[in-house]
Amino acid sequence: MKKNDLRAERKLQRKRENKKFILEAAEEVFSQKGYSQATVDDISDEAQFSKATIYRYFNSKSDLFSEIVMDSFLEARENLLRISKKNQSAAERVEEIIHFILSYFRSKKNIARIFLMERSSMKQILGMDIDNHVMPIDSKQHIPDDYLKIIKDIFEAMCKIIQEGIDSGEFREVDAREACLILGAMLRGFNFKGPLHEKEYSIEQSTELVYSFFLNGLKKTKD
Amino acid sequence: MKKNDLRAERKLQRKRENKKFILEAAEEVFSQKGYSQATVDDISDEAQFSKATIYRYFNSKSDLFSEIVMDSFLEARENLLRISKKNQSAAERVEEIIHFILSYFRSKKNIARIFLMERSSMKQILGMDIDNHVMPIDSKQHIPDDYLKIIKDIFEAMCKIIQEGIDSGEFREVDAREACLILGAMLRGFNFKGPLHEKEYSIEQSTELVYSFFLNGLKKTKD
Amino acid sequence: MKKNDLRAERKLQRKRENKKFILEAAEEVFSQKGYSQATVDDISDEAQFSKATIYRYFNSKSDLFSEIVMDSFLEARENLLRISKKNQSAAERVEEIIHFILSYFRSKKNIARIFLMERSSMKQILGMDIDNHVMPIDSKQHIPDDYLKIIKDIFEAMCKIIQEGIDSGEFREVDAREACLILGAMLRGFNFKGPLHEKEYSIEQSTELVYSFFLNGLKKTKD
Amino acid sequence: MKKNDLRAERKLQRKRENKKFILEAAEEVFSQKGYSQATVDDISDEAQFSKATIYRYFNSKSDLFSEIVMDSFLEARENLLRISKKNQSAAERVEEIIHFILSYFRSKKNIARIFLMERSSMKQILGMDIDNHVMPIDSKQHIPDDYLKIIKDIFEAMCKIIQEGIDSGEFREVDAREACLILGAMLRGFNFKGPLHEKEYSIEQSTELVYSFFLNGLKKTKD
DNA sequence: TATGAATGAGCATTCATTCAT
DNA sequence: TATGAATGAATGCTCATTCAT
Repeated sequence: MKKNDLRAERKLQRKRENKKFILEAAEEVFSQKGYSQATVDDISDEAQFSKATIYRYFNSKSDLFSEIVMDSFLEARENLLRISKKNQSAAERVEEIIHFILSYFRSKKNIARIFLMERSSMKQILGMDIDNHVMPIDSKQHIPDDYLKIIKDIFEAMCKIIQEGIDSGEFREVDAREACLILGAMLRGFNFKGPLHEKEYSIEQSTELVYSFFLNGLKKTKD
Repeated sequence: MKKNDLRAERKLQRKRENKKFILEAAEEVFSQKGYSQATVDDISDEAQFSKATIYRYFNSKSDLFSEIVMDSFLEARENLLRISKKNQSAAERVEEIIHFILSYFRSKKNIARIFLMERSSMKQILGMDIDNHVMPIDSKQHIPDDYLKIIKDIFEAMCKIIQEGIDSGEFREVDAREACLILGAMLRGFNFKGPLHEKEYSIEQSTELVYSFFLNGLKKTKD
Repeated sequence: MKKNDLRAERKLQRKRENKKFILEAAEEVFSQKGYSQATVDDISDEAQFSKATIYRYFNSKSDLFSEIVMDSFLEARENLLRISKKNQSAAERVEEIIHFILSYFRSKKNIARIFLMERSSMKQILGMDIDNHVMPIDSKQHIPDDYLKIIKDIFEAMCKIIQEGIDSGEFREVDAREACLILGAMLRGFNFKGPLHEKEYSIEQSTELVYSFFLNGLKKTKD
Repeated sequence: MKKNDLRAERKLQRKRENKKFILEAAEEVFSQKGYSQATVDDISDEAQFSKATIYRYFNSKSDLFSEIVMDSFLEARENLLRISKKNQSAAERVEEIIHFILSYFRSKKNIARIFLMERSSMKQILGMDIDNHVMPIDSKQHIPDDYLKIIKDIFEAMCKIIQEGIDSGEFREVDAREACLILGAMLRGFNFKGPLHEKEYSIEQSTELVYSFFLNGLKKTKD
């Protein structure tokens, strides 16, 4: 019956909304407290749902976090792929990528940090050993492959741009993967800056700064 | 009496050794599990001392971690200041710094990572708000100032080298602090590399890579 | 809806019952072991609830104890005030008060004893320094004032009766407060009787005994 | 050999002194913190002896406390017996006893309170169940009999005085044991006065107060 | 003998997760 | 479906007591 269809549809819609709401609340909490320190109570407070309800939508705290990270990664990949396909010079696209990643990091606040840093939790959560390339011990989770795929996609997209820049003569002849590694490092590191920053940089200033150094380096060039 | 002196000396020596042993065990555990996930039981297992004994040497889990971090920072500062005073070209010293930091990060494994990343725990532990430049609320701890001092010292030492390079014409005219920020970011980011690294780089290769990009940048220079 | 109201009501009722049940279990345990020696595990065993559940109902062991004491005090005050307002001779009311307090002490077993005696624990728990009239150091707790208020109320009510007895010529002209102090002492002391009592007195016998001595004293009066 | 005798004597003397010193320190600590809350560390700090040394002189924390209590009791008995044998009127001796006990309680501060009040600890310590006349479960300790003997001696001495007073016509014809019970209660209770005491009484004032009420009672006597 | 060091057993409290309605 | 209630398994920390010198 149509009626039932509609009702079901509405229900599903509602469900999706609730889930999204919980995810956002959780993201906020994880951002502020980190994975270990965040409690499901915190999240249920923030989401204004009971703890039991949280567990109706997600199997576990780690699943919840996992999904947040996965969403972030997916969104990041989408954007990065879009940028990489733009009809612009390699340098322009690199600049845009820097801008995107910096603003993305900033909006996702600590999620990326948590993902990259709370290694031991991540190992448990994702069943992956980030450091040691070790695959999951208990096979319940097939997640890590998904993650790795996304990360690889992102990495490849960036490599491709740089390679194109090299091919077109914009960039000097370097190993594209290494350049990409360096750019990734700069961005990660720039985002996770330590406790010392007298001056706060806007996204634009940060982009300019990273871009400038990544392209030109520090050394004086004879001209 | 000589005899007593010797005995006392031996005892003191033993104490120092035990403390160091515990610190090393704790460093290992924290490295593997992060601060929050590491339990004092883990540490006591690793150190082969009872939990109560751990508490004879350290007042709390956070004190223990705090001391590890502080030791690391002190050691790092010492080395960095030594390097910065060497009678070499700025570029050479930059290279040496890169080499030192990369190998230091590697040896200290995740400690630096934990310090930089488990923000919320660190806030509690050190009484400092890393993100917001906020000074400690309760003055019981005078630690954060010590930490900031060390970090500042390190930063200044690196700035000075770069400024000298600029003054001597080795480097192009950039804001030394910004360059330093970028170098710091590269190193941090390079160390905290994500889950994707087909190729493992040796310290030497890593140094070469970071050094090369930091000095030369990516862009092709006309000549 | 009626249905929901009923359900909510039942839930609330249940909650109250559970809380009361825990309080009773705790009272039993504290009575037997004293505050320091009683563990939350003991209480949870006695109450047949898990320890975590105990903590759902009470924030801490000290809160739990605190509530027991407060309840006792409130109940005592209520009864004493009621008695003091009765339309009877002062002597009759004194007798009734003695009876009430003795039976109350007996029913509350050691709670009063614990409150009066485990000073150092009480100081921490209630934030009050019983011995030195010192008010709480950290203002988080406003409890002690409540306690003192109740104790004062009780004391005043007793004083009033005695004063009335003096005014009416029933009692000899003494300082009412001092008489009250003595009566309080007798009751406390009689309850906290030492390890020597060949003969166990019933409440009625005890009342008679205390009453008789408090009113008549030991000395032979010439007649 | 004489020389050895002297040395041994000196040693013994020293031992006695140390023991006494520890006992005093412990008394101080127990007085301030109660039995449960006092730690052996506290005592060793106060006594300026290492914890291990404390354990050379006493088998356990409870032994230590036990000995303090026993000493107090012995001293009390000695004094009370002495007073009871004095060649004075019963009333005079009662007054002296009141004075002695009040000042004794005050000097022993909380020890008596602890003994009387931290029942559960006492049960464990002395192997006696004060409330229920139950004899020790584990027979390791034969202490309770000693205690009971002393308490009984004290009680009997007091009874005897009162009986003498009755026989001589000083006191009215009451059950001497009951009168003694009441006096004991007044003294205990007066010492363990609650948190309400606007006015602090000197030993002399207290004695006068207790004496007056114990002998005369509250009721107006016709004359 | 005196003591610094070591520890097993415990304790209050927390939290992810499950259950019953 | 949504949730308040319940809990087992930790976890950081303490302390009476023992050990080794």
